[in-house]
Amino acid sequence: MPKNPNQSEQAFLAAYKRRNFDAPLTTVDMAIFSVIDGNVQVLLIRRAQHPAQGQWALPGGFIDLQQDRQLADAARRKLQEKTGVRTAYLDQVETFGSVDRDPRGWSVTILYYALIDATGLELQTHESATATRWVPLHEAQQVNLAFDHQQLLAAAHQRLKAQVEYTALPVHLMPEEFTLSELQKVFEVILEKPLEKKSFRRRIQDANILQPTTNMRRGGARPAQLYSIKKTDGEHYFSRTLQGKRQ
Amino acid sequence: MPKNPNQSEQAFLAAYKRRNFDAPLTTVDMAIFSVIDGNVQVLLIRRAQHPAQGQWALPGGFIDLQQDRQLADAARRKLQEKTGVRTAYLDQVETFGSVDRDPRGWSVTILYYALIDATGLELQTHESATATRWVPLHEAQQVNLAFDHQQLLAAAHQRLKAQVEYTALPVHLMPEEFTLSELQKVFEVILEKPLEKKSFRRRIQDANILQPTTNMRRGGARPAQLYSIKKTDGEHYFSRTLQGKRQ
DNA sequence: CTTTATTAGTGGCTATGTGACACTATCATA
DNA sequence: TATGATAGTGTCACATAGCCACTAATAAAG
Repeated sequence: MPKNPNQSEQAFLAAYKRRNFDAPLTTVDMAIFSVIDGNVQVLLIRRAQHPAQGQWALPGGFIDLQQDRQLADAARRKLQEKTGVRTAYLDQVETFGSVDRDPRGWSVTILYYALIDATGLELQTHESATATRWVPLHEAQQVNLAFDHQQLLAAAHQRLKAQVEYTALPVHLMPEEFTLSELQKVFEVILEKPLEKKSFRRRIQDANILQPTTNMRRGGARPAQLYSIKKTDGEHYFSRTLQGKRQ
Repeated sequence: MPKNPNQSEQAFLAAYKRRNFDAPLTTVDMAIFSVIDGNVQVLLIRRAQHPAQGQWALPGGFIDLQQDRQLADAARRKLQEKTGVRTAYLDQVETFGSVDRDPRGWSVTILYYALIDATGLELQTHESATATRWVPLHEAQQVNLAFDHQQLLAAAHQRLKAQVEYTALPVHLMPEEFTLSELQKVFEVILEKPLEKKSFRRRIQDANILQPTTNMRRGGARPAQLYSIKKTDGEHYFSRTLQGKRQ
């Protein structure tokens, strides 16, 4: 790296050639979660191209240096290509990078996770995949995923569980209107433990993040109050975690 | 699955030329924290080279594709170049990437933070910096740092505070042996609020992460029991956060 | 029309752990 | 020996989660 100490910044930038330097491959991968039929499900794609052609993987790909203005744009673009969903809860999980995680050489991937309501959603199969489908999380954990995606999936799941312990995050997995019992079931599925009804309801009521709608869920036994998310979407943090029912 | 997946993948990889694709610049930046003289301090360097020559910045730089086998190696290397410290608590904070955070073009930086005990530490000034020094966090937040480093520093500080709410992380800022009162002061400095003595001591005792040494801290009033970190360094998570003293 | 099963939602007690604060313990120093 | 300072503890008040029985509202069965 020849350096001229008296060079101006402008001159330096004019002479700077990005391709003179070897940079790691940089991608963005997504763990897109949903709760369908009472199970946490994750969106997997079947890779159309090398490397790892034909293997199941988390959706992802290169940053588009022209189109994407920032990292989250790339993540949202991937999400939209697969699901058509434009608004969703999106959070960065962790960045993985090593010399051997991709056969093409040193690579870095920034892992995001998204929570979406998948009711009535039609999956799109983009050019980079020969198939796109929801896979129950426990099944996905058995699959031989491409690259280190099994490790990425584990990290995303762990982050999801940890956040659900002390936030009301799962509201983002719910449809427009939902009952407290439905919400509780989603919490329980993610946390993999039963919650005490009264404790759960107290916690959600106190968080003050939901507002009752004028509608009721009918069809079962007693009708249930329907709620929607308040627009003042200040993510709520609880100062205590729920222990869950004692056995 | 294709008929000869290995063969065709081999051919694909043989023909793959990394430099045919434009990739973002990828760097690793460090927020290295320490508590000195009762203040949280962060290590800043003065940039020797363009861009942002002469400006203060967080230490960091490119991944060395030959030397570093994974991301954390790059972070540890930066830490060691500046401080000589090889072992420290190291955690990934967040990854920032955008088209305009670096004048050289689309760039991504993976931000780590480190907690070290700086007592008796001699800072090293590496070639990439004309100066290296500890700056109290509140002063550093006033400085016009290079690139988006002010934003990175804020993210690292926020993460530090959040983690200290529900873990015993600050033990990594302590020297080999320390008293509970000393530890409490460090917690209070990071959390920017006073803690109740009994609650704090109960919490630390219950966490069972410290062991008393055979030594006492003498010199002041009543001698204080010295503790060291237990080797079974299972990071401890508290199920409740401390509210701090009521006013 | 009444009874039963089922799910929604609440009242109120118990258990647990934090906040408060006074109290004791052990040192240096005057 | 008294005093001030910091280390460390005993214990009660208080907040909140867990527990569990109770009421409420509906559909389906008899």
